[in-house]
Amino acid sequence: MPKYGRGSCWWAGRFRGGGYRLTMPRQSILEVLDNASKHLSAEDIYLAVHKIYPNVGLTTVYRTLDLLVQMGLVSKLDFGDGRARYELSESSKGVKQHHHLVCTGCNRVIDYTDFIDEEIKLLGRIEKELSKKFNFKITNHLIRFYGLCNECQNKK
Amino acid sequence: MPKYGRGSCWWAGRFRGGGYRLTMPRQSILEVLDNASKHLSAEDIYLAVHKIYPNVGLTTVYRTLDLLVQMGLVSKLDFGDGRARYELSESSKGVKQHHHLVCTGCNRVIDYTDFIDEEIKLLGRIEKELSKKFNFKITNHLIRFYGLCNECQNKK
DNA sequence: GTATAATTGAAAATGGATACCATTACCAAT
DNA sequence: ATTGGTAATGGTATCCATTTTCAATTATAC
Repeated sequence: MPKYGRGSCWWAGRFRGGGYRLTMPRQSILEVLDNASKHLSAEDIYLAVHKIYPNVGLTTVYRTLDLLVQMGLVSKLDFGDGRARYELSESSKGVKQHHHLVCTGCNRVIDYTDFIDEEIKLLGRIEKELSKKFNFKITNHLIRFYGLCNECQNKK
Repeated sequence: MPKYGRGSCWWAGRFRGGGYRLTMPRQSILEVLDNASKHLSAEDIYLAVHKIYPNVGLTTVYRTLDLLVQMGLVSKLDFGDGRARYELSESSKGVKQHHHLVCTGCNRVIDYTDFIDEEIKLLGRIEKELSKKFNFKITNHLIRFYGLCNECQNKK
């Protein structure tokens, strides 16, 4: 009997195809991410997984997240508060892309999807030109706004 | 005789006006930033300052940088390699804005000014709308591209 | 000068992330 | 089924940029 059961989830194929094993820790980390409504830190994920599978270690969470990022299934986000956050990448979920609005007061993050099409269009155009000019193979871009949220404007 | 000489630099007024003292450590940190041709880490700055004023501590460098960022004289940049970089903010230098192209292979950063006007225009428009929609007081934005530089594409 | 508050710096603490390494799970070929 | 090789795991120790602490020093107002 295999110790690690195999779910039949949409990501299973990505693992097989990449030559990676879909183990229980990986499976459960993906499930946590799939059910998350917000961006989770590595520790958030560790705690959530740990509740169900207490023998999954923090190291494995970090390693798995790195792997998932490398596979393109997960996006690693750094909002500048000293700990990275992770979310299923949009292409994975088949969801409309979004960008972020970050409150520098309380670190709250708001996802927005407005103007995304315009943003993507401009970015795509710039990307093409910059690639040529600097001989850079661009893989990723970032648009983000920083400021104070409703609550933090009225504090102090 | 004051131990800390006072330069008559453009930033002196900003200090006085803000109720801050313009001390020698602060003065020298600003000079290092002013002469820098690239983004410097806190340690870079510490070493540069330390060469001239060996009794300036790393703690003070960090504290001063925080202050300068808060005053708007300096921009803090996080390229994801685990240490922050600092540069005089464009408005301080009266220079054309630029954005960054970051190599995920070697962490090299290329500044580009192409398309900046278009970027700024779009960002300004979006900014206005998002401010209204989320009641967010936006203070800052970020556009950045990640990828592999010329050298890193050919490695491996 | 003196008082007062700001500023400093050395050392210690913090905390997210990583390296190390012995152990375990998986898979393919016998 | 057994085996041998490789991938994956998890606990601990460690790294390292950044903060905190706190006593000593310095700048400014009086």
